[in-house]
Amino acid sequence: MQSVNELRDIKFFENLSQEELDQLATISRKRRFSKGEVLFYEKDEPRFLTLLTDGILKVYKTDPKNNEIVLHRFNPKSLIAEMAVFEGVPYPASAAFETDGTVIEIDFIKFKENFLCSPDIAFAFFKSLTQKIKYLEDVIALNIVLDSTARVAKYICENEDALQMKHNQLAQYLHMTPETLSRVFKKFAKLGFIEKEGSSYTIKNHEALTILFE
Amino acid sequence: MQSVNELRDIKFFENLSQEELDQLATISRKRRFSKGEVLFYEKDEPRFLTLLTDGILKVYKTDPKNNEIVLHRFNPKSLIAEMAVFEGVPYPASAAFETDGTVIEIDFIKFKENFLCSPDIAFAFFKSLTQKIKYLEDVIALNIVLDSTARVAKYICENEDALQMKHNQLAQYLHMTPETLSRVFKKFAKLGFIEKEGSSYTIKNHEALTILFE
DNA sequence: GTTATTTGTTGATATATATCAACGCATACT
DNA sequence: AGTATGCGTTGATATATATCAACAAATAAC
Repeated sequence: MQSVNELRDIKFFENLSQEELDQLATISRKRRFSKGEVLFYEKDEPRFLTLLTDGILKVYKTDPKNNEIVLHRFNPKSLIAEMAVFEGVPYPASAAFETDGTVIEIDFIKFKENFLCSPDIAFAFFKSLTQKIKYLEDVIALNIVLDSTARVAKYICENEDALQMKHNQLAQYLHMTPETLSRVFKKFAKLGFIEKEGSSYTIKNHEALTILFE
Repeated sequence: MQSVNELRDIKFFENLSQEELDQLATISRKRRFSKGEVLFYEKDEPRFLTLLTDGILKVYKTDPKNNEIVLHRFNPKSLIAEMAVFEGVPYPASAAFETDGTVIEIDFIKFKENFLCSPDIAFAFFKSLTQKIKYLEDVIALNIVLDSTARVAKYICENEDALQMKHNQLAQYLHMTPETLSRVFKKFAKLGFIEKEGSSYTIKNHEALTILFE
């Protein structure tokens, strides 16, 4: 059971009537997680439609050498793994919180019956699915098409917060070792594309970096 | 303008009334392509919702070294790149026919207004989107998580026709050079997992191959 | 403020895969 | 028939990145 007011603040549900929100509240509930906690594991059966309302959630696979391969970092408010729920297949990856966070879990069978036929909700759902496809295509473009240098260039150009992240973690997102990342940064610094200021770098030549991945 | 009978044979539209099919026919048209022809290029603006009705269509990106990176091989009947049409963004990849083929092009704006609100069609659309997500996750799992040996093992276990394909082409799908593929086959043959019969290989030890990628 | 722990850097080496080059074996051409 | 053309194989070498090890720098703990 979930507070009606909180539901209304979620973009997905902004057009629902009071009555509908009440009904939605009866089929959903809120759960809190601490940093590091796992929301679900790869191969788990999904039981709820999950909406991330707070915190950062990473979705990852584990390769044969036990490296985590991060597929997605979700910010609120996002639907999580609706594909698996919709298809009734096991989760294709695991999900863990990078910060404290909260999710709303919705009974999907009832949701599908009573809400998914509404054009607004269906449209929001389409949007979420197409966004996810876009995101996955980017992941592929980033990781299969580009080499380490180009990956770093692209990521720091397109994500403002990248240079503030721990290099450890950044390396993980970019699917390379911290050593390789360190060497790429060193190279960029030598070329004058970035510069060390205090403990982190800043971009000095955005254009040059852009050329590296286009 | 598109023959009504042909539209009815497409699973997406099987539940439409005669009247609706007639209307759909007025906003769609059929196009034929020969082997090798390009349906669209990366960065083109999508202008129609495209449904592959015949032939095999490959969707690919080109990397900085001009290698083709095949993201998807579509068999009929599939919606193609509906994400781009839906989001109104340029195609994220190019598409070319591997065989002769045909597509139906549908005016998306009119389709959205008049058909997408129908639950049956919306549901088929959901299905197509979620399938695509599943597919992309598989591409990622195959190409980022697994090494060459595991990729080949997985692909020949899961695709019956893989061993009949030209090695050249198979190598391209698996994102490796023909030389590497040849060496992997040689290794598998030496281990007795596959055996050369005439000009192609057959699987002799399915289980052993499975272990390699799980 | 000193010590301990984590995070980042650097160099040496290992490894997987690509690249390059040569050649054998098909199939198609005429 | 013989010759051309493309496909597949093999070996030698190059390349990018991972791995390992040592250390430096930063942050946290006491």
